[in-house]
Amino acid sequence: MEEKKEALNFIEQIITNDLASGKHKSIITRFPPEPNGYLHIGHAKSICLNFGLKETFNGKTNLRFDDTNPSKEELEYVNSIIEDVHWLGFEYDNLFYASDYFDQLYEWAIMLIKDGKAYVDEQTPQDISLQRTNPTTPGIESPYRNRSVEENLRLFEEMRAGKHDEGSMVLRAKIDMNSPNMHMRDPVMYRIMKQSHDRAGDKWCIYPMYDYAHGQSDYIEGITHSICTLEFEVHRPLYDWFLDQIDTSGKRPRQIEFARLNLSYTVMSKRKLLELVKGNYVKGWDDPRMPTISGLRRRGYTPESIRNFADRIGVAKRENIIDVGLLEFFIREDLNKKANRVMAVLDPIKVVITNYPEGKTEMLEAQNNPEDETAGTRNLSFSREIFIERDDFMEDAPSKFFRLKPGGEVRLRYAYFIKCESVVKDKDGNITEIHCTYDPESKGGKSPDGRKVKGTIHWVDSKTCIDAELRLYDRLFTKENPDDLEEDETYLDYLNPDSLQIISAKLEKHLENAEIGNKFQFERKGYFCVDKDSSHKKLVFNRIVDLKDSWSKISKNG
RNA sequence: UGUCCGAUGGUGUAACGGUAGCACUGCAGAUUUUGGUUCUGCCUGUCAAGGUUCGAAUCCUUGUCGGACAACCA
Repeated sequence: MEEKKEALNFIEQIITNDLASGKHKSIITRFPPEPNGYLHIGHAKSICLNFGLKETFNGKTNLRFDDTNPSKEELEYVNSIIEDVHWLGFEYDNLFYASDYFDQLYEWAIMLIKDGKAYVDEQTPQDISLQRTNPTTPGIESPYRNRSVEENLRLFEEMRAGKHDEGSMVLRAKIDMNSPNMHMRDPVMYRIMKQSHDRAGDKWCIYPMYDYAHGQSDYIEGITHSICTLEFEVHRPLYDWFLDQIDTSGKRPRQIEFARLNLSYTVMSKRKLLELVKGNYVKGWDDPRMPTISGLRRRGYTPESIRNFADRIGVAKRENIIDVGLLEFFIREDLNKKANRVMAVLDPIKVVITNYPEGKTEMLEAQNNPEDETAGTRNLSFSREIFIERDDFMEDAPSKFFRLKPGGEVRLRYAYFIKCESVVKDKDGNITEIHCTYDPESKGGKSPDGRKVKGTIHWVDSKTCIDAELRLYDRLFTKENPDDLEEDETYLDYLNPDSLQIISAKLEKHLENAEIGNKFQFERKGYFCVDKDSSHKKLVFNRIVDLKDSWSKISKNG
């Protein structure tokens, strides 16, 4: 049988070659977040990439926390990250922390000092920065650059022992102050931080910089392919330099950079997401408007939809902005198969069926999911007074309007044909009730005489329906690229003031037993998910995404 | 007048010297007890100029445009 050939992305091609050439017998990748915030959809791309490689090539993937800066990192973030990786459906082979390697890193630092390749600098951060100058100008060497090995050893030991104040000295690698690569201009390896560490406790008051810890951590774990984002490309020579000092065997993780995910109408940097949370622009990291994994989960996105999205957007090195509509496509695609249909009226108006017996209630059978036979059926109660959607009725309707209008007939989904006979208005001219007659022969929505109605609308029984809170979300930003700003602007200027609309809706009784996290399609209205704010007294739903709406286009274009 | 990276329809992504394909979007139509789904068709692309070659998105040269890099952040 001919196997369907999937196109490999450039990273998979590299790995395929490395396996074929015998460079590696198997591969190990890793996902290395810093626990200083919640994971977002951009991280999901990286997670799917790294763990996807493990699955494709039958390798291994570690989860490693790059926890080298205790002033920014918290256990809360560690836990959320672990939860998010699992929720996405991935199992890591090892759970590691960069802090596991602090002793080894310290030993290597001593070694570098002894080799005359690192020195203690006592200048201020400002001085150090100034001396690095800029990429087009050669740097200036620190006056402390050529201390004796003995003095460096003594001072570094004193740093470790807590004898010096924060900010008073650092350990620097002695590389090349004239390098066109700024990262090679004697980068800082260790700084003094008199902070206890979530895992290492009070053992250290000096902590390694990311650049000094990251490459070696990959090396220690035997990572074969270190996948990271583009901005680390210029760091690669530095990682290689450190490894060259500690290992001459030439065995190196191969770092491969790819372009991070950008989504339209979304900000993705952790700093900005943190600012949105701290500034109360949203209600926490898991606010359903946030592009965090926890936000998407609460919104009602499924792991499958996110993984399909990640697969589809591909991996390359060029900068990209993905249309957020693509993410919406994948959740619709997934939920179309999985979500049971129910009826909910978001903006109700009462319909009285004048020829239907008062006091009578009957039960009508409805399909739970036309896309899935096994989803079964349920019963809907029907009586003389029902609610329909306000915008499913028009007094002066254009010809293309297939819904209820004076003298017109529509099908009530799974119920009857009804015909509008009259409307009742208040003194301001607002319609308060619509009076209709029904055709008893059309029970179930069938048309025994073969006559056609163009419109089918949803409804709920006024006698049995329940009230619920619906949270309707729109994009958080009004600008396609909130990072593309004029000088005097901030991305916060483009916050969408209407990103959340809260309404009260009427739902069919069936939903009273819905549980937190349950997802439904409200027919003709969109996909909704029961929010954790729900209680026994009141259900709260998040709108995950609306349905494609070709009527809105028609009505807009006249 | 630094170093590094990149450039394929509106948005992404394939094609590995041999017919520019796929997905999303958009448009048109069919089906439909959701103006949903499904199905069919269509529009739109190789940054530019030279060169190598029977043949270039692909290789070479030059240019243009975009991005990253100057934290005791990661």
